[in-house]
Amino acid sequence: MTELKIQHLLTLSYLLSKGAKYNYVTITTSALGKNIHKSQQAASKHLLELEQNKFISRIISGRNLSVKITNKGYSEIVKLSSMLQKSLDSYPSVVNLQGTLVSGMGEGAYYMGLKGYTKQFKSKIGYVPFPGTLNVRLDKKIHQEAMKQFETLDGVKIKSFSDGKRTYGWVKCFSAKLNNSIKCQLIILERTHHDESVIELISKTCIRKNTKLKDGSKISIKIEIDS
Amino acid sequence: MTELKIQHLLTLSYLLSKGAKYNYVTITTSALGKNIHKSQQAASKHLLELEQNKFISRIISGRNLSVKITNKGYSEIVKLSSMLQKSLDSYPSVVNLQGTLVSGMGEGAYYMGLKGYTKQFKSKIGYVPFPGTLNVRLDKKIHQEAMKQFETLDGVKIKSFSDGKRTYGWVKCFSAKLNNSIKCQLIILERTHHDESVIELISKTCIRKNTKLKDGSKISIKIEIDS
DNA sequence: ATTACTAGCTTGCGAGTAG
DNA sequence: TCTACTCGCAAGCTAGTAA
Repeated sequence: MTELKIQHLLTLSYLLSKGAKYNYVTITTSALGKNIHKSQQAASKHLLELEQNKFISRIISGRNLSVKITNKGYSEIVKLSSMLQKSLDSYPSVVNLQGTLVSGMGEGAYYMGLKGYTKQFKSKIGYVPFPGTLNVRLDKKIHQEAMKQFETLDGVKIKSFSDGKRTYGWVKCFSAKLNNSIKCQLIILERTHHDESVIELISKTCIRKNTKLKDGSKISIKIEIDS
Repeated sequence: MTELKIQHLLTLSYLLSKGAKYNYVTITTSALGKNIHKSQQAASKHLLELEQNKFISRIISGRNLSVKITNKGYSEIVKLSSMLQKSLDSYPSVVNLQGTLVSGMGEGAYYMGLKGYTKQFKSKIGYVPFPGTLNVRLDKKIHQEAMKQFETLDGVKIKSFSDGKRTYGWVKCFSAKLNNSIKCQLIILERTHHDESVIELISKTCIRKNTKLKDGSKISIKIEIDS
């Protein structure tokens, strides 16, 4: 049994939309050609091949060419379409990162403890994070590159604020899971302090204390993407 | 802007299902080749071309090849998939027939008036049909051929019955509209009396009386297909 | 083991054109 | 007009193979 050639898909789809599931629809090959962005000759050949493989049946009377999709042809469209639909409906919406636990410079603790932030954290992510951030260095290029997409993803936005002396930039939060178990947030800062291969995580409690993780430990992080 | 080549669709779909919307997924070209039923070399070329046209981005480190779908690439899949989905969701489910009104041999009146049928008509199509059938000859081959599909379509089934002397075959009914206005039923008989180019219609009242249709009148019939 | 080059075959396509 | 043929070029693919 010959498979449906992928380049015939558009032709079948066009015929279907013209009602060729239940009727012999009368068409011209040049109209079909225009629709599938091919020449009249190519369209003619498509129909001949489709007929040969029993995906359509053709009736010619005089100048008129009429075409109807067979059950076999229809089920091929359905098959392909649902395969595509399935991969669109259920592709993994998770960013997987791997890296190594490293030391920050303690500034995370300072910033995360500011009232202007903590108030928002409480209401927007549901808890006041432990004052301090967990820094993870992404060792592989694929993970560093994957981070770039967070620039355009939304996440939960913690607004910038000012204490009169200076302003503190916004923070974007993304729900994450560390080593498949510990709930935390990946945070993206408006003003980043270190190079792009290091990411920062916050969580309710002090992860370093509650686990045996220390500098140099290998870490995996999964970040859920909503949209 | 170069369009997505249709033959790259399966590749993109495969990458998507592997999570390449949000991650650089590490794959081998031979695994991809197997999946899309092409050679390793073809798979390699697909990826090169997809990268060239910015549908994916590639990262190579050592032997490992990692790939992520770009926003442009993703939107192309969505575009194609939804086009296909649309033509599947909303193609016309109507059989259009055209023909000429002809005379039957009066037998329709006899059969349609039998109690064994009328009782079922009343409950299954909601009315007792005028005793008599309207015969329409399908002049064009495309309409005659289109009729063949009713053999495998279900419709409303009027069961066969016996009056002790003989049995009367089943009748399948399909909701139809004559000349875009008159509600009627196309009936398919277990035992057909005339040649296949003539179809029979029944309706609540006598169509010939209520319209100016007579033998030779051109008729159009639309039959709704449910499934 | 990889990826991706080259060569060569096959398929797909468009131009021209017959019927 | 229409379909669909032939021809010739381009694209797509596989096999072989280098790195």
